[in-house]
Amino acid sequence: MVRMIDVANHAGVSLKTVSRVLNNEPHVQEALRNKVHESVKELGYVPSASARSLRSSRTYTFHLISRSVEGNFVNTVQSGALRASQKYGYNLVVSLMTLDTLNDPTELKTWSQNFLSQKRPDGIILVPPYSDSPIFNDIINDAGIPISRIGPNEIKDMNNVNITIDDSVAAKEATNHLLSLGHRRIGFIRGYEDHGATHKRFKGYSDALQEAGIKVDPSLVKPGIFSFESGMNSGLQLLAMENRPTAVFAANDDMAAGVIVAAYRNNIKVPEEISVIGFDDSELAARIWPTLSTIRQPLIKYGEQAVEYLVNRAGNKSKNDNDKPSWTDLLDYEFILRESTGPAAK
Amino acid sequence: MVRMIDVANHAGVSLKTVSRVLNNEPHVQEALRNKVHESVKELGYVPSASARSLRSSRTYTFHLISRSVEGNFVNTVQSGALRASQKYGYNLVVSLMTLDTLNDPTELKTWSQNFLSQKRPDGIILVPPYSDSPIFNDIINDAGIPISRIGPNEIKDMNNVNITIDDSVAAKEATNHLLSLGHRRIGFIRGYEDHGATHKRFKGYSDALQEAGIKVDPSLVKPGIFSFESGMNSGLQLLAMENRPTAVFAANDDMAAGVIVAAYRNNIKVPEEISVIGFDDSELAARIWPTLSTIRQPLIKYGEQAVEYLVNRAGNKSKNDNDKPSWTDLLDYEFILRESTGPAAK
DNA sequence: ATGAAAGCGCTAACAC
DNA sequence: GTGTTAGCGCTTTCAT
Repeated sequence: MVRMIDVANHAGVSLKTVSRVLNNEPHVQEALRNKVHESVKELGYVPSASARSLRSSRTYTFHLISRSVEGNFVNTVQSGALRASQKYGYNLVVSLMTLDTLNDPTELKTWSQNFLSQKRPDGIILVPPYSDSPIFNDIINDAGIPISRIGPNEIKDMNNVNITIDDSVAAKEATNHLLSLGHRRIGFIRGYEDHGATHKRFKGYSDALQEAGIKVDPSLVKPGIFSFESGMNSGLQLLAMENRPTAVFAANDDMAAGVIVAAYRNNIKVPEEISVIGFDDSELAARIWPTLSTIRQPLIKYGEQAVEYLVNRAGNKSKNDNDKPSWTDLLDYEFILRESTGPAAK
Repeated sequence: MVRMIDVANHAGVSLKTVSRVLNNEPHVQEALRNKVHESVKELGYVPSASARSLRSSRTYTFHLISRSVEGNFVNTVQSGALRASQKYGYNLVVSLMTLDTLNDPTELKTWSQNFLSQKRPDGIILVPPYSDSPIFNDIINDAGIPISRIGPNEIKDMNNVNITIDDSVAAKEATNHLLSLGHRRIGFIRGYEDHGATHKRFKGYSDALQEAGIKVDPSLVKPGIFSFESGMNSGLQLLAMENRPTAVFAANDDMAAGVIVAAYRNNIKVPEEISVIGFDDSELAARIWPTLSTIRQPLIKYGEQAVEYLVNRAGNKSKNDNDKPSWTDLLDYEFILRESTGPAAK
């Protein structure tokens, strides 16, 4: 095990000089800098993460908090965050929290305090619905730990970013696409009610219909929980209606895939007899038949931006930053036209 | 910040007694034990991970090394590993390594040494093709770090587990299923050539055919890289053949989904005109139409078992363990019959 | 069965 | 611009 002091001796300088060089601090002569770098290479020195952490109380670790790591959304966000973290020399740890914990303020507080004081993350990334909870955000904020929140809900009066696309505008564009194909009876399948995205996407759907002079028909709006099964169930209900819709907009791709399977099971052709559109552009979207028209969220970029922000904040740990208000980092979505949408049946 | 010494003072015992209690060491009276636990709770004490690490040179962190975190296989394994790690109080970090690094021995050595001395993981989880590299395994082994290898290739003369199903037997069962439906011309789509799984699955396919008295027809065996696109391409080739197969066995589900889309694009009905079977039982399998017959690998369990092994090894860090040979932890697979396979067309 | 003292490898604070 | 000193919070070693 090569220690920093070994490098110092080898290079003929003091411990502190080595430390300065390795942490890119100013006030070191170029000549010494080079000498230190050479010694580091020659001895194969690698700094000890734990010693550095103990002393500087920085862990070089970001935590992404989520209910699970499965599913396209978290998976892809994690992928982006991981690459970015690695690039800046940080670890990324996923920490699982149950929804029960999130929804019970007392338990949430206990959990958070244990979590924060044990792990001491240099930053936290929150995905829905964790990013939607003001209480949870408050707790982390009070501990002075920077947060990147991913999802459409801005939480004001706090010092953190909010990384998202404009879900309403995107959902409106998707609905307008169906309207332009002549659809008038358009079903909608909602997601989790505690996800801000559900409400924003529904708003986009409603707005588009209203602007087209169409009243939102509540019987065409079905519940869902962003899962394939929930989409299939609501799809089966919509397809069984006397006067069934000619198009369905599901609040995410998994549910849209469920609607397509529901159509197959009823021998209803997609898109000839019913158009289906999703949201996310998940892996699934291009792998099913017919391939799914959808809205692409830049999930990888969500993860990357989240990390970039935390790296910047972790760099200058000045408490004064807390005066800054929160702001939204609004990214571009993309409408993806594939083969699941077509002209309305006569 | 509550320190261990604060707990000691509050409980009226020495620092070391608190340490003993918290680490479940013997030789402490029951009365003192309780007193310490009370003080811990009362003060809300949480041990500092970095201080503990620095002194004990254990990081309470496992690293899963992979090319990416996207894709059903790693994602699901990670999910199992994550839950298990959290249960035992360990962090799970995913560390990305490029395939170029894996395949260049010099670079691999440098990367590994930096990685190992900086992160000092308490254990490492390897997925294919990293688990298939004897060189890489050697390097980690020399550093005295326990490894859980996931995948079908046993690497002998080393002290580590090899967690897998019997890919050959499973692939044979899948092929026998097609044979029992009357199929005689059965296509096969391979995966990455540096994954042991590709060869084992092909072996199962060959064995089944041979036992049924059918010669393996090389023109029915196509390459693939486990991706949807590669499956679709090879599927298109198989379907365009003069005397096309009546069934296709793809070495994983993503490629099988590609074959199904290839069939749709050629107006060939699945399973009426061609049967398709996959491998993995990935998320996709039950979400496409027709739903995919496949072999289920217990991916969650792979992750859990990998962690269990590491936790046990990390517990008793006796170097003498290195005498133990490696062994295989053979888990059960499951044949999943769905709707993509049917009787051979006449 | 319990405690006192040493020190893991590094960075912060302060001298020079 | 460079070096010296102290000490982060814990576990290990050794004494009792």
